[in-house]
Amino acid sequence: MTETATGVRKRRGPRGEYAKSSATREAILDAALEVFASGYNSGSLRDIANRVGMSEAGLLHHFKSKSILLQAVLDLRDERSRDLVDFDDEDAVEPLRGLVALARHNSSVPGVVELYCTLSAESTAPEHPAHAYFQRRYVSVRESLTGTFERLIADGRLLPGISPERAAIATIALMDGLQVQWLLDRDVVDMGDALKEFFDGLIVGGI
Amino acid sequence: MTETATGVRKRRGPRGEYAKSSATREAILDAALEVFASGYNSGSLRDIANRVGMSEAGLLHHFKSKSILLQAVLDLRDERSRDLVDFDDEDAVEPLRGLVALARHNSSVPGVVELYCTLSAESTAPEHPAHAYFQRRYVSVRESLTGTFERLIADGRLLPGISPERAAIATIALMDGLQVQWLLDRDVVDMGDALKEFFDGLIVGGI
DNA sequence: GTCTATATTTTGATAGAC
DNA sequence: GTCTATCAAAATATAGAC
Repeated sequence: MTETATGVRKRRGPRGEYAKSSATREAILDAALEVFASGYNSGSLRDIANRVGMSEAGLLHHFKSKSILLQAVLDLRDERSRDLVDFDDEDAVEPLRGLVALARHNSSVPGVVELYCTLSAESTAPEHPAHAYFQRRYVSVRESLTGTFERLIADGRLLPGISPERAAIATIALMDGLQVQWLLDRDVVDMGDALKEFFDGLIVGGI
Repeated sequence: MTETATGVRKRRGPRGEYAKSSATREAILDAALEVFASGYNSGSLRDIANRVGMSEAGLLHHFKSKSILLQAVLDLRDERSRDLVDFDDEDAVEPLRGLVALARHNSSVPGVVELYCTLSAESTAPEHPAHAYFQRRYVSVRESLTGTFERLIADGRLLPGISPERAAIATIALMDGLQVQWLLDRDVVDMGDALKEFFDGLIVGGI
């Protein structure tokens, strides 16, 4: 069996035996992203199935339940966005530039921003199907970013008196909060500019 | 008729003719706050009615629909939290201290934090019943806070090169984002400390 | 003001034919 | 792999008795 934890059957190749199934799964995942962007609870399988042009039963053949589908959407996003920011670059300022680039990139994919914004808030409820996912995710990002700020201290680039972990927490908080305001009114804030200004106030000589 | 826009009948007095009705309404609003804290869409009138100990029909006698009940919850929270921060104090640093105090106070009422966190994210969707409410709210808070930073500039207290509106946007974003991380793991961050550290890096001599 | 009863929709999920 | 048919549960809301 070639099944992952969330039931994702691996594609055999461009003309492999699972090719059609794989294409359908991708279409479902794309539609699910759009629908779940308004929230997991308010989005329905019917809506997703309609967008793909198939029945609910057909959809459930690929993803056995609604919550499994959500997991798959999040896993796919992780896969696609990994390595957009390189926390291991020799220049410790580079990850910060990467985050600014990520913020700018996000401005071109409002659906993805809405998905993470809505789900991260929704999932603060312990019974939410993405609760554990977001807990893990925040721990992981916080660790990586804390490491970056530790190296910046070693390089004498971080303003004195700032704890690396608190800088990481504040950076993540700023990015998250900017998304809410941006989604409510996209003209009010440029997420990339705002984040860069924050870093420039934190790093000796700016980023 | 003494009805407000959201159908809130005003109490006539401690022994007024609407006394019982008013007490029931408050009980409903308290329960609704708890239930809507997990999201408007995922919360049900049945759940709220059960917590109050009455039927759904009885509940709907006081609030004609689910969305009207949500509006009433938000209106009540506004009423109770107004004047916690005085943006008109003669000392322009005082509002910032007020926001730190607010952040510390919020740590004692996780339900309220969860309500705003979840609903503000959910309501970025244009069809959400609280969409207009949160758009207005963010515009209003941003304006007040921008004014505070303008006065801090006039007083020579804001670090040079920082735009008042951007400082306001970043402050609000930071507060919102801290809430998400705090709700996911309350041990990871002290919202008051984090906000104060941010202000100390922004204001000459600290707050 | 509160209840029971009910209408109406919508939902996630299953069974089984093709 | 996809469909039709169907189920069972849950939701919001209304009507009308008390």
